[in-house]
Order: sequence, then structure tokens, then C-alpha cells
Amino acid sequence: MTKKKNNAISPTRTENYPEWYQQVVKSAELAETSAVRGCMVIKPWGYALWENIQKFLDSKLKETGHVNAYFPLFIPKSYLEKEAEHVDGFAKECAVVTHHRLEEDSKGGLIPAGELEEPLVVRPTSETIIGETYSKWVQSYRDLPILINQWANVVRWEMRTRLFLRTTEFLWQEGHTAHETQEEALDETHKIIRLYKNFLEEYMAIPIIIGEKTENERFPGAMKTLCIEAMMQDGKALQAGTSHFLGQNFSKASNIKFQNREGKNEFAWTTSWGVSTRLIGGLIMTHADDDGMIMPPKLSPNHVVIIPHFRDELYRDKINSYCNEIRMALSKESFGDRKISVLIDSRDINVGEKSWSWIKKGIPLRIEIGPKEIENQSLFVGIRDTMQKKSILKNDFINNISKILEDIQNRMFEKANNFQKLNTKDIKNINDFNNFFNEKNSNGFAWCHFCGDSQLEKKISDDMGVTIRLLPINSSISDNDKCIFTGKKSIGRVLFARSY
RNA sequence: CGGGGCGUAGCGCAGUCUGGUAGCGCGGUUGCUUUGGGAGCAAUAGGUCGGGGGUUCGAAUCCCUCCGCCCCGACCA
Repeated sequence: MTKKKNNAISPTRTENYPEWYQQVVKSAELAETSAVRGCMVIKPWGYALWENIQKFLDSKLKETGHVNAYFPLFIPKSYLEKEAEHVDGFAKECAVVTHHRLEEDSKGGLIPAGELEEPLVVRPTSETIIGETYSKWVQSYRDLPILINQWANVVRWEMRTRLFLRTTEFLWQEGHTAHETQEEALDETHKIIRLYKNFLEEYMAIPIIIGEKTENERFPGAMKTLCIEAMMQDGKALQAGTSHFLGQNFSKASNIKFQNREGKNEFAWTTSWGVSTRLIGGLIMTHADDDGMIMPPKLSPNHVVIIPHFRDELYRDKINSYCNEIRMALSKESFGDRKISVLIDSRDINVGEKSWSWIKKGIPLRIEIGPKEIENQSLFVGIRDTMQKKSILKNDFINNISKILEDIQNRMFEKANNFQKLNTKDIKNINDFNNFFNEKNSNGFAWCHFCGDSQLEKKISDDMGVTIRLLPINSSISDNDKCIFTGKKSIGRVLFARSY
């Protein structure tokens, strides 16, 4: 009857990983490129996923005492100039607004007019404008801490873009906090990176390694950058989120001063931290397979889709009411913090095509309903992550829905976790290191003792395209531990990988 | 910014070398038949061939010019 392909996505992951990724984004209807170079349209299915990420992360941030606010999209150029390292880091990728009006030219086109006295930079991040604001809000130690988050868009004029992973405009949350003491700010930096790790592992089913960035990889202007790194299915690392201890660099630049408990003026200690729509790219590259997206149940826009099979017009009404009955019953059940979300797909298209469209979108469970199911009071259930299909008694399914979804969520994490473990090696000498990263398609994570020389780090990056993703936060080292490259004393076991 | 390529129907492309009046596949619409893993048949709609200028009896095709996009390199969440 129908031609049967082995899988829905072409090419497969092994055939061409980057192209496979693009095809998944497209086939799952998560996003598409737009008329504006480097900017994407996030489609409803992708945006619903982002809304769920927002919802759960936001509530975790609120639970830890943070509140939301909103700061301007535009930043006066002079603000950005105040922190020297920060300027160096972002200047090359800033979009700049220089005019505030358009006038018609003689050919019926429009030309910019009304040049601004001071150009406005479209925020690449908001440390400077938020810092300026905080300086007005803070006078006393009693005004601290300030724990504010904002959900916003930012613009970074990147040279090469990829949907979700690196786009010119992207959505994120950025937290900006100010504290009385260094210790408190450091605590905040650590608290947030752990919160991110928990969120990614618990909700996104993405196993995470936490660590600290080397100086080369640090956020411009930060004293310390903590990060969460995840392993994609091609063995490359994805930086999925960062938390920065900014010391007093930005408070000095923005003049965030307060009178301390001894009555002396002091600069506040600040932090900033964020995760972005890049998380969706990470979710795809962690879980999706050669049939498309696989949504973790906790974040999937819907948990279940019901697909009626109208074989025979005589059954149409019966099938419809059976579908509705199932939907009503399921909607009363919960999974985690959410009610079960059920769709009935009654589009007038071929059922095979309909099924495949949901497989590609990655909905956790599909239920197909025809006369047979009514007769047996059963459901024909397709489970996305295993691609298993089986008939289940209606009541068994409804009563166990939460457990079924929980199992999917856990399986997804376990699978990704095993993959990460399998592709992570302790490497003890330079030969093994070269072999590990020289073999094509044998990417992965390598833990190695390293001396901390940033010239050497740069050379390895230039020669092999392998970077230090992180230094462990609490490493215990003995005098016997030597750098595998230089034989000098080790600063700890650091994580090497190719990265996105 | 360097190096390469592309612009023809909603999408993907052929036609360009060798000028002759617009084509294929998918998709859309309508009808009928189908339907338990990506449907079939038939009919039908849809294009100032990226813009401007030139050569010519005649330009998607040749020449000039402008614009836009994609890929590869130097940056990054």
C-alpha cells in the first residue's frame, strides 16, 4: 500500500550529523529560517516547548528568591564602554541604532534620517544598563541583595548561525544580582549553576557536568565563569548555560556603591547568569533520533495525541465519542506539576501521514483508535522514545499514565547518561590524547591532568580544535599528578572536548 | 572582510554553454476511490525567470551594473 522508509529523517545521524540536525528542526516544525539573515521564526510547536522551559525554570528561580523585571532593549553606547574587557568581548557583534526616523527619498524608497546624538546598542547582554539602574537603587547594605531576573531577547551579530544553537537574535533569561559580600555573590553564582544542572537533568533529561571556565573561555568582564556542559550525540560538548561571578568589576564601572555595616562606602559584588533558546538545540541533539524529535514528557507541549482511524463511516460517531471519552479521562490525570495534555488530531489526511507527523514532532505517546479498540475497550499506543507499539486496555493506560510518562522521562535520561559515560575517558598521556581526538567520528569527553598554561591551551585549540570545556570545581590533586602535556604540576583534571 | 556558489510557481529544481516566446517533481484546490505505518486517479489554479540598463527582429539565455541569499574560513550562549 505505502512505501516504507527505514526512518523519517534523511540523512541519518551517522550519515551527516549537522544536516540531520537541520532536518529534525524542520520536520518537527520547531523553527525555520526567516527573511532576516541569521534570525529564526520559532514555530508554535517549538515555542510551546520554550514556554514550558520558561514556566518551570521561572518557578525554580522564584523559589530561590528571585523576582522578574524588565530593562530596555537599547543600551547607550557609552554604557558599554565603561567596562574595558566587556567592550572587547562584545564590540564586534553589536547591532547599533544610529537613526530614529525614515524619510522618503526621490525614488519612493526610505532613507534613515534624524541621526541620534549617541548611538544605541541593541543589548547583547544587559550587565551595563542594569548596573546603571542598580547604582541608583543601592545606597545602604540594607538595600542588598538585589535578586532580579529578566526574560528577554538579545542580539549578537554572529558570523555563522544555526537554528537554536546560534542565531543573531535569541531568547533567554538573564539574572543580575548584587550582594553585600564577595562570599554571598560567590554563593549565588554556585547556587544558580546547580539550579541549572538540576533543571536540565530533571526536566530536559540532559545529563550535565558542572565546572569552571578557563580564563580564555570566561565571560568578558567576569572574575569567574561557571558552566554546565552537555554531551551531544556526536560526542561534542554544548555549553548549555553559564553563571558569572563578576566581582566588583561591573559595580565599579557602573558605580554601584553602598554604605556597609561599618559606615564605609564599598562597591557591591555582582553576578549574572543565563540560559537561552540554545537549550532547545541541546535537547534535539541529546534526544532526537533518525525519526525526528523526541520530547521529554515533562516539557512536551502535549503528552498524548489521539489519532482516530475512520475506516468505515459507520463507526465515525462511535470513534469520535470514544476519542473524547479517552481525552476527558486522561485530562483528569496529572504528571508531575502538570495536568495531562491531550490532543485529538482530526485532520482529514491519511492516518499514516498523520502518525508520522507526530513521530517527527516527538510527542511522547500516540493513541490510535479504530473499531477494534472500541470493541476491546483498548488503545493502540505508540511510545515515541522506544518506537514500541502495543495494545493496552483502556483503563490500564489511563490509570498508569503518570507512570508511563515517568518511565519515558527516566529512560531518556538514562540513555543520554549512558552515552555520556561511554564516550568519556580518563586520558593519561599525550599519545592517547592525540588518538582520542584524531580519529574521525570519535569525539567525546577527555579528562586529563593539565598544568594551566593558557598558551598551551590555545595551541591545542588551534592545532586540534579541542578546547578545555571546564575545570572541576572541587578537585583534589596530589603532588604526583602531572600535566599530560608538559609534565608540570597539575592544576586538576580538566575536561577536553570539541564543542559547539 | 577573503574564497566559492546561487537567484526561474508556495518549496525543490531543469532550461542558460549553442537566443526562438515557460517546463518538471513535490505541495495547493476540487471531485471520486481509499484508509490499522508516509494513499491512488482525474481535473484545476499558480510565474513582470532578483532589479535596472544594453545588444538583437526576438533575451530566463549574451554584455554591463546594482541587490539579495547560501556555503567554507577568522567570533560566540
